[in-house]
Amino acid sequence: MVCNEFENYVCVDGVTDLDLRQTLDCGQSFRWTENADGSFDGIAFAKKVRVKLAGNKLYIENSNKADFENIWKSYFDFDLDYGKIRTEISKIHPVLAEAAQYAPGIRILQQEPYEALCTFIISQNNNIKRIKGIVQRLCECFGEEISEGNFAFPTPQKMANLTADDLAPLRAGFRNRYLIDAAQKVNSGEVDLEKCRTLDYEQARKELMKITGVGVKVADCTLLFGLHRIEAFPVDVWMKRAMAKLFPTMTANDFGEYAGIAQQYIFHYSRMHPELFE
DNA sequence: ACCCAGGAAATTC
DNA sequence: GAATTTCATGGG
Repeated sequence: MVCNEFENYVCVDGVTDLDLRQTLDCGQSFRWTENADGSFDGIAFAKKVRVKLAGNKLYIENSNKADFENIWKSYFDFDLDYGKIRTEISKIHPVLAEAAQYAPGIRILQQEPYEALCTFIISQNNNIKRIKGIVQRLCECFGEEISEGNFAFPTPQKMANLTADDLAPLRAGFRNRYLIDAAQKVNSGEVDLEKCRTLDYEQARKELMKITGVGVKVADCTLLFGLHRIEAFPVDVWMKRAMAKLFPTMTANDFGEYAGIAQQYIFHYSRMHPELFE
């Protein structure tokens, strides 16, 4: 993989196993929007970029080589060989092999841990379209304006000083107090997100579940999409249906060390084939 | 009006 | 303790 820097963008050559829509619009991140030409605009780590894929070249506009090395290389999880992993996990079950084949361009993003925590608190009993709206308003109201009309995800320090009523403009309903509790516990250090990268998995779960509004599923999503614990296997309503219908004899433990990647293949495959569950 | 949405807390049995 | 209800909000 080679990254060449130009005036206001970089070109990353040698990119494989990446489809922007499959990766950025598959319900793991809520801050990317697709443009008419297939490029995506998004903000992560307080940087606004436009990404565009052409063959094996990924163009990142409004960026530079340093940001690629420090942010985007890991954000897109380029250190993992997804082709190899797909081959490996396809041996587990023929239906998983089909799901993986269906969207081989899915990658697990390495998002900001606190953002992943908050967005999946917001996700509970909610739909992806409305989640995006709430997240957008959260950033506009309380995030730093990094450029004209573009806002970073708010910090826990900032949110820890708010009340649930301050979040009323988000229209997040009962989730407001959960967000405040998350901000306060992360800000005070009572919950240590970084420690969850290396803790025993069950302990990491428990650490996150100290937060009111964080149960097993939100903890698993935070661990998978924010802390790169790719053994995580979040089970939401879609995954419950998929497991019952497609993998009736299996449990999360049967999907191995890359269970999180398998989960994303299955989640996406199920959402694209709702007729399977009628 | 009714049901559901990348669930979890609160209540009831 | 396990099963059920409630929690805001918006779209179909």
